[in-house]
Amino acid sequence: MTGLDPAAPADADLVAEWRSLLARHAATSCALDRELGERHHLGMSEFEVLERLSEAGLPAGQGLRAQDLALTVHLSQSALSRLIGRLEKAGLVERTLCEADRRGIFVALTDAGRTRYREARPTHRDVLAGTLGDASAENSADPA
Amino acid sequence: MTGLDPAAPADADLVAEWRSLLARHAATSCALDRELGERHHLGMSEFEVLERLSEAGLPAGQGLRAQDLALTVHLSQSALSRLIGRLEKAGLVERTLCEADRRGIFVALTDAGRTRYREARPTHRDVLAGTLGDASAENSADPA
DNA sequence: TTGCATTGGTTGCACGTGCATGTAGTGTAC
DNA sequence: GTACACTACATGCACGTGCAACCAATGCAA
Repeated sequence: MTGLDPAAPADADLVAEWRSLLARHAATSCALDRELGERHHLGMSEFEVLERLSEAGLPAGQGLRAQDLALTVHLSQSALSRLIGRLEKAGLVERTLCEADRRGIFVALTDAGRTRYREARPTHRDVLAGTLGDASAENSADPA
Repeated sequence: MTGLDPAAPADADLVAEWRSLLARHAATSCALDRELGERHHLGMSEFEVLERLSEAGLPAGQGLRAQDLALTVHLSQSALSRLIGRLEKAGLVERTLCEADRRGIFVALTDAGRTRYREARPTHRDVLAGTLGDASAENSADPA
């Protein structure tokens, strides 16, 4: 099965890689959602946004453009808009107008948001270590 | 930042790996859903189920237990039940009673299902080659 | 100025998903 | 036989998502 059809082996490799990626993604994102949700009332994407905002390291009051967030978090702009809405309602971020271009908005962490992120971060790292690091990611945390 | 805290570097590696996985998953699954949807009226998970059924290589009329399908496709049991319902309504699979254990069901490909899978398979492989193979997966197919 | 294309963000809607629950069938103990 | 725990699948419901449509602001051209 290795020399007859030049396309078949490459396909098999690709499919195997894709399935492995699917399995690791499913196990990790599921575990992440569960742990972050139970312990910190955060979804996976919520945490990801808080992390980006925290990494930006902007002084309190300053924020990131929603557009810039959408580039790093893999969400549609509508989903991001609603996600920011949720975080804002929870008091974790603030929307502020962008003076330079009044179409845009800045999204900034509040103190509560910074605190929540600091609390949730160890959980996030633990789950990653448990599912990506170990080989136990096979069937440990499927949605089923 | 490399010798002071023994946990920090490992964390950074894990996070980097996780973000890479997220990016590749988002790009590939999004492209897959779009291409399979446009060209073959199939979702990613639908195709995955058809593929598992096809790989089982059972004689026409025989099928897989829904439970066995749930193990390989990363879906909850309820999601799988509805997915099978959709495929059945589309005439691509058939539900048949399991005589031995009448709680269970067999899911079997119909001829139409086999045909649809054969048609969709090259598209699936092309997308995989285009997003997993190339380094162009960075920003080519985000939902945004 | 007016007009038009483009960009940034929000909202109506349909859809797929997971959780909890319901229903039918199985196996075991009494 | 009856009762009870358990399994396999289906369904009600709430929620997050993407798409398309929308509105406001900007930039450019005539």
